[in-house]
Amino acid sequence: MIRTVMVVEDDDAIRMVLRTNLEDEGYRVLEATTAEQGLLIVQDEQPDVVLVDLRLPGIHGLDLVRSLRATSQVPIIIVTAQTDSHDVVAGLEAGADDYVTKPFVAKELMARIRTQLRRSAQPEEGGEDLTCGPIELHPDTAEVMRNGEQVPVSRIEFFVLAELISAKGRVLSRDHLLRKVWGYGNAGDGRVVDNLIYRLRNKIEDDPANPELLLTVRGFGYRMKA
Amino acid sequence: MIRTVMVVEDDDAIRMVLRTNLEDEGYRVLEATTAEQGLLIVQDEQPDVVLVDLRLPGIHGLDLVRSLRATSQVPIIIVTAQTDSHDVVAGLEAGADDYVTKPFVAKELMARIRTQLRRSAQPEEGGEDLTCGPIELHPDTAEVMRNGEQVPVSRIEFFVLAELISAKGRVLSRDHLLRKVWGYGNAGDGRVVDNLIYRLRNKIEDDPANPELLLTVRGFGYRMKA
DNA sequence: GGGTTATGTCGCAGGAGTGTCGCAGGTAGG
DNA sequence: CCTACCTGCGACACTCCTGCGACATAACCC
Repeated sequence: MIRTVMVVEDDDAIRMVLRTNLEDEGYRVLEATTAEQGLLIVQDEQPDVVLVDLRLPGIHGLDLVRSLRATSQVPIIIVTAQTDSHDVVAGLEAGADDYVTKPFVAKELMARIRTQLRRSAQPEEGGEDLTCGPIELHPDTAEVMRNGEQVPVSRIEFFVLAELISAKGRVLSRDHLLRKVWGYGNAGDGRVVDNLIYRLRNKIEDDPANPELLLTVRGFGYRMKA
Repeated sequence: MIRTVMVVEDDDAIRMVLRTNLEDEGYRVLEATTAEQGLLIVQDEQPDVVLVDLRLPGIHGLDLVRSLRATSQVPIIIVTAQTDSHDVVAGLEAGADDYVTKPFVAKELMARIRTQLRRSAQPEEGGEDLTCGPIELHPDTAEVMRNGEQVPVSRIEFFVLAELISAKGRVLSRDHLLRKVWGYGNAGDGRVVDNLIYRLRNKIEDDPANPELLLTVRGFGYRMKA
């Protein structure tokens, strides 16, 4: 499952570094340079984590943290200069979940993002029922069952299947799947999705040549049987 | 059940003594040398008790107590020098639950920790059953039994096994295990987990090359047989 | 029907993920 | 001081994944 990280940072250089690192880790990245813009995008896109620079032009990052926390449970990580360490406490009290100080070590920041994602991931997937006909997905064990028997699927296959099933029969475009599963970086690639669908069909369909579960919608993409 | 104690103390010698004593008592120990670090780790790891030295570099221990109390119900025990006894009052008013004065007697501190633990003993998982097939874990004695016979495992091996078994068959990523067992600092390390799993298998599996209890989930991590 | 585009099919090669094992520094205990 | 064990590390082997390209086939449009 592809996670989205929002970066609210006015310094172009730092934002660039962040984007590069995040994309390398497989995240989808959204950017904003002001608090107002950030707030809008967060409401729009509902990212999985928000990085906030405290020293922003106009509205201060602290206020952004408060505004975000007022309307959303999204994990917030503060990115700030070493100097204003007492702002950190204020930030955490305003509702932030973690912080890193500039200059930060990318690895550390990535680790913290993972932590926040893990924490917020728990309650979500708990109740979701990933079932479609004879196919059953178990997120806990990362296993796929077909008529009760386990079907070995790879990591990516599992995520694609999960994405399709949780779409409950709606069509998902190749582009959508690429972004959600592969991440932004791999856009523009050719027939990767088709290939993966082919392989998935061989694993979950009775007659892969005449699919009854994983259907093609010509010109649009793929969908699961309703 | 393994309990976790967080130690926020900048003096290396004292911290070492505390760690030794606590580990002898069977606790898992987390360490921090500054208030900031301590705050983060507490949020991350949700220990069962926090020991706080009042005299910390940078942010004062009192502020740490306040910050902790603002966001968590974790029992806090203040560790402080005899001299500044009036700080103790301030500490208790800030939300601490108990205190000991340096130089302290280890046995006394341990007793107080037990008291706090008993008090906060949630209806959580009182008598958690750490069993998986022929494997049986005894947290009290840190012993692992296999078909009734004792299997010698190291400290870390024991914790990994406990973590896996209490996950009840769910997949745990290498990252998760690194954080839960090795602690905060060791993120990003290489193949430590794989190695440990390999060693564990040699101890608990009939045929380590074809594991039936400690299973690999390629692309995700490891899990115990359900 | 013929041309065109979209999708299915399949083998291949590079690479990622994991198992295995020996080594060496560290640590605890005698 | 010595010994045994623990533990992180790196090297190598092996499996499986996965993106790619090439061709076949099916759907669509005129």
